[in-house]
Amino acid sequence: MAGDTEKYRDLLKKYGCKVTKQRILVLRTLEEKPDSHMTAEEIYDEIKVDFPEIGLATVYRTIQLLSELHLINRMQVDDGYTRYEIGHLEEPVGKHHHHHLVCLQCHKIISFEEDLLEGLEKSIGEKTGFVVVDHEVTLYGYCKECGGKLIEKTTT
Amino acid sequence: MAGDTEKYRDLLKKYGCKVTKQRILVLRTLEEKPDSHMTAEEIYDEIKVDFPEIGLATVYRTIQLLSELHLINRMQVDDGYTRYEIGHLEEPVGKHHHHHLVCLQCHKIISFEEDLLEGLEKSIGEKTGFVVVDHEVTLYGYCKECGGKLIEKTTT
DNA sequence: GTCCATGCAAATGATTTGCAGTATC
DNA sequence: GATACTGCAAATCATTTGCATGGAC
Repeated sequence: MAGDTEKYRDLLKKYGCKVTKQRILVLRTLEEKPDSHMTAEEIYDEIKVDFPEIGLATVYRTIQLLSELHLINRMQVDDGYTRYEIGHLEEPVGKHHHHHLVCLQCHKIISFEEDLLEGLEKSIGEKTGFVVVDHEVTLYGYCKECGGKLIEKTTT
Repeated sequence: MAGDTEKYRDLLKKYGCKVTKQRILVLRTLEEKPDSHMTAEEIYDEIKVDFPEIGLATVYRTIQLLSELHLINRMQVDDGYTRYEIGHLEEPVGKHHHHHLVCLQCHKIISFEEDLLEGLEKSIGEKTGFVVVDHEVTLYGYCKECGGKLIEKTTT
């Protein structure tokens, strides 16, 4: 974990940003739960446990900065919140092929990796003149738990 | 166009909703520009031209209702607004396979249809126990116009 | 020591809600 | 004619911003 701090320190420096405890903490919080897809407020609450002086505005400002640097990814699942996950720092921007399963019942988000659209990107590009640099696939459905509990709804 | 009004009238009745001028107008506005991906306020402004008495709150309420009925689709492109498009009313819920190209430069959204993930849905389901009922693919890149104008950025 | 980042509190802006009047069925 | 829908204005709530203080380099 301390090694990761080092990694983030270097990345922030590389982009000409000051290295602050708050920035490291946001990155570490998201890294420790790579599949948690936290909201700004959740990140704030999590950090406050060990570092109560942090302000919510700082979390928002940090999140915005880190998104612009592509160190974290922004995502929306239509529940009114913007959520964040740690980026894939090793790979170049737009090449992470990281996708999501969203449970329509409990809003759980599961990530998965899969290189499924390489071919499609090319053919779309040829048809439309669009240069595709990234893609995101979201699958909607019901997770194992909710699928079991699912009560059948009869439309009125 | 009048024929479409008929269609919407029937759909609303089928779901047990009252048929009002406002609801028909929202549906018609979105149908007339199927690729416009309008915000609530844009829909409001458009309708106001011919029907100035409409209220913005009604547009929001109508949009919410129509989304729940899957007559329109909600989407977010990370520009701070929630946008809407007319649904594919002929097909059952979750089977429309309707995807988007988003231009990273001008934020233009282009829709396209393609049945690309049928196989994936099954294999994901088997691996994770997730029952997939729908999917959405978003491709990010640069449209023909912006791609041309694109100034090359050298990464520091 | 300088300048950027932080924390707090106040501001913003999209969306929601309460309520009295109006239209649909 | 009853009930659901509308319009308006006020309320809400996530996110942003101004400003004085504190910390990074």
